[in-house]
Amino acid sequence: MTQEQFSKYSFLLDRTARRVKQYAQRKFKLSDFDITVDQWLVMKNLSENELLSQSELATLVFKDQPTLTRIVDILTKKNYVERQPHPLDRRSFQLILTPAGEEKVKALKPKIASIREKAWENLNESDFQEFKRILNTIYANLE
Amino acid sequence: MTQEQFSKYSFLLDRTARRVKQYAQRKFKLSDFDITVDQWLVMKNLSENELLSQSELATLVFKDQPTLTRIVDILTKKNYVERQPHPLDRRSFQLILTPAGEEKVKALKPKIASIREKAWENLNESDFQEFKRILNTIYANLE
DNA sequence: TTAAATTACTTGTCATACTAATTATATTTG
DNA sequence: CAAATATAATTAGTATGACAAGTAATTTAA
Repeated sequence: MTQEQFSKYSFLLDRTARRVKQYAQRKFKLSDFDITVDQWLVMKNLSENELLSQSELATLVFKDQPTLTRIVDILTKKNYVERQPHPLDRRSFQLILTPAGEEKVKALKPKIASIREKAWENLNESDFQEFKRILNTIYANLE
Repeated sequence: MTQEQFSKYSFLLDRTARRVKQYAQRKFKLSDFDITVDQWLVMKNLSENELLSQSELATLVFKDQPTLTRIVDILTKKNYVERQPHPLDRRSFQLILTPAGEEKVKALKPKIASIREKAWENLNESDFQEFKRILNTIYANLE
């Protein structure tokens, strides 16, 4: 493969990732979910894993700290998430979903799973395995 | 495959695409390239294809018009690109690289190809074909 | 041939991403 | 213990990305 090709693959990857996100975001908007795709990711991880600190959560969702701070700010304003002081470390917060946040996650979870499904039509189980293996290889190459 | 999995794959895709872009961007910065990854994409396409209008270029690089307008603004300020009035259509511009832009492309092209290569280590030709096929399938699913 | 629709581009707004710098607090170490 | 270092979170700055709305010019169609 020529070197030129590597840039083309990078472009293809970027383009596809953007399309997948955009597709989901449009559906979110059409159905008045009131949150973005990234806000959803944060809420879902919180629902599976409460009392995380912001940096732990950032690590989980692979976002950097400033980005996570802002998403948490927005979710706090929307009354889906709360920052509680950490009992032992005054630099840190423990994050929890509010009751409204819990309800939101419960209500949206199945809808979102079905939106996400669309991207993966016409692909079979072995495609998924291949795709995962390749994505993880790329990711590991750049650690 | 359970529905839950589809979200995981979407997440993996997003994460990997971001990592690839971030890796390239860091190298760009370390080597003082003076442009971003997306600005590079625009300049490269211009160098292969002059006299494009902004909307044609936007289509080529799969960005929307507002995004392209802003990238062209920045590249114009940096004196790498020029907007020329279209001879027949006063709504439109023809874009060209300035001499400085031409030089920049010539100088960076090989360096960038080699930066891009890193992501694709440990993958072989058939992986690339598979990967391309799957990405294009996903893209097409969401048209 | 002029009113309506379309096209090319721009502007504005909000959200995300990354970097660098800052503040407050904890931890380590000399 | 005090000083140096590290960590958690925030703030600020710049760029990209999506979307909506606006302007000017062109095309279409009544």
